[in-house]
Amino acid sequence: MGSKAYVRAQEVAERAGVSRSAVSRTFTPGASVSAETRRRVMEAAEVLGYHVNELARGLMRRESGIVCLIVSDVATPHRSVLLRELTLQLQNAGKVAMLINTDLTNGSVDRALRQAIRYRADASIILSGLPDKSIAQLCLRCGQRLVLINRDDDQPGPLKINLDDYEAAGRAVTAFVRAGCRKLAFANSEAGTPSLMAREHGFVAAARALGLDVMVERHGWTGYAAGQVLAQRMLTRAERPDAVFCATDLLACGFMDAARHQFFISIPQQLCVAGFDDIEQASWLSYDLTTFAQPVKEVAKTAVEWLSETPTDSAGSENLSLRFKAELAWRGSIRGG
Amino acid sequence: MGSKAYVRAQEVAERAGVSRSAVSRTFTPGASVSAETRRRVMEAAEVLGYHVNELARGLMRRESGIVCLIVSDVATPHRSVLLRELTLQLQNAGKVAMLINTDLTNGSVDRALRQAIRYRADASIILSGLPDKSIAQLCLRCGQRLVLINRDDDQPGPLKINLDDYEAAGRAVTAFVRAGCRKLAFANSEAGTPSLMAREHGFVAAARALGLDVMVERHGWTGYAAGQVLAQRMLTRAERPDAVFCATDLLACGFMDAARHQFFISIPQQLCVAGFDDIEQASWLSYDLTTFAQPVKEVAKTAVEWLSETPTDSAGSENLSLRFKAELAWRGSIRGG
DNA sequence: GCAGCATTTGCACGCGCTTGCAAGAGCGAG
DNA sequence: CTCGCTCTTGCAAGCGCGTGCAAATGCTGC
Repeated sequence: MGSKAYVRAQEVAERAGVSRSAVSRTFTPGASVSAETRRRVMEAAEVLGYHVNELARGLMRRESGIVCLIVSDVATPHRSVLLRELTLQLQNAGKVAMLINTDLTNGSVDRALRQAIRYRADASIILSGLPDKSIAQLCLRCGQRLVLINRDDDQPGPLKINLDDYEAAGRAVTAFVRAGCRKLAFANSEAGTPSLMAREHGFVAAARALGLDVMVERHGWTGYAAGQVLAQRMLTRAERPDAVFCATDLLACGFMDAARHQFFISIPQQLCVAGFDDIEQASWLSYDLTTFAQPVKEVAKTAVEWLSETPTDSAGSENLSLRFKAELAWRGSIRGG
Repeated sequence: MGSKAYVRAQEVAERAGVSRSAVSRTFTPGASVSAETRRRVMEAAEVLGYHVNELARGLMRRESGIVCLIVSDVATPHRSVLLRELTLQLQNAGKVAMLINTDLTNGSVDRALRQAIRYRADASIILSGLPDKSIAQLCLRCGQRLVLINRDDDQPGPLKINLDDYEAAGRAVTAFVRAGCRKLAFANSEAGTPSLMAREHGFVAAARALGLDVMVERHGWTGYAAGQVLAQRMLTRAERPDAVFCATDLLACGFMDAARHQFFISIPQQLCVAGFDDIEQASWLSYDLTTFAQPVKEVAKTAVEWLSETPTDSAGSENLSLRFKAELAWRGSIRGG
């Protein structure tokens, strides 16, 4: 029970009968070590249970291998899937994910970024909220890469990855109209994030282009409960909609459940529904929801690949903005197909 | 755009006209600094955008502030909730979460723990899988605290937090019998983790005690799809069950959907269902599932508090095992209430 | 004014590692 | 045998910070 704490490279070196540099080089890919030395070092390291101290290594290399994931509610279906893909991709790229939870209070994202700076993270990926310009600039100045996912913003420096929310919403209109719907509605939350608003605007614009009016209602956050409330509001109106596009699958689930169990409306016969995100529940038999699938894997892959590139230093002036296409997952909540 | 990278304590010291130690002490809680010095340091730090380098600090203090969360599938409802609570609690405790994804391959957890060692994490919390004894011992010897959640194991050293799965399953039997059910069934996955098996055994034992037999079926992983398959298997039998306890809410959702939409069985009139975990979907109108709620918040709180205690060094010999009670969330999937 | 004390400050060393540099080792060609 | 070359190796100088120790400072009581 030798409570010797962590074993250092020095000790490995002594046991292997080499210098400490040799040990260091053995664990540095691409360094110059003879096969024999490497073998002896590895053996000693194995016996002693040596593990490189990444804290010290990061100090010298000025590269910690840490990437911060800044996200508000991890327990949301779509967000947790994105989180999973990101951590997997990061691990494949030899990075390690540091998870920072933000709430909706002001400065929450800023605090997260300060944390990223303190731990000398190589990069930060922001999934929720927007950082203050000044703190974002500070990160960039320190050589940190920044990725904003689904947060439309125009400051240069960070990589911005977005969806064609606006255009996708237009496709929803087309699908509804083809199903014979005329009284369109859009159910949104009050969160007012760029993606949510783009979906709303795209939907309304596409409907207008066909001469159709849209009943728009906003309430609460983008969750199941808000969907129920929205259903109660919209389905008690005199002019009841025959198609509703929910800004989010979670909203759609709440909406559908309220429509069915409280208003005894059958879907899709009396009401067509579509959502956004293609969360797992959308494919469950109870919902069988037509929705737009975010290309989560590609988004994660793109983000990680970009920040794994050697920091060319050429960053800063370019305005990197990517836009992905949301694929329509056609299911039974819209008539005909 | 002075691309000066990160600003060091030295620079803050010069600007504030004090020594570097003064800067260091200003950012060390409980250190001896005069109010005036602190003020000048803080001001200079603010202007220059100074942030303590936690890598270097961790090197000296032999305490990185990092806690590793080792988990297999983050995108699962119950796991993502636990993850959220843990990260929140960790942040409140001034720690930071490092997220490591494991797959189901062998040695996956071991690799994660090696990563934890390399980053000199203060502790690791394991939510999925079990580490090899030797590597776990290595962690402990290095002064790392270990927490195992819902992974019954008997090696001393780690804190083990479990649920009264066995006993809870007994309560499910009681509930079913009270509802007039006689033909009980248990739907399980093939994963065979301790918690899942405890639920199965507890259910079977409690039923036997009442002279009732249980139809047990296992299939796939603990997901929605497996629940559907299990329903197809169990509901096509000659002797159809009138009550089924699913080892997991996800299984229950799949089971219920298959029962309703493929077999046109009405719940709870013809079939009573109960689940485990109390995921968000269990409370959705389409399911309204009676289930057992894991005290996630308390579990997270307990875990974080324990590992925040000063490492008394007395750890090691004690066998710390905690068992929490799963609260029955009564809903409409069982008759009467 | 000075001893006695508590508080604050600076110096210098070390945490565990990487890496440039120069010396050493091996070796084929002349 | 020696020169010149390549491949390894060890040395030592840091990376940015915390902290023990001793010197300096401020203050009280006589």
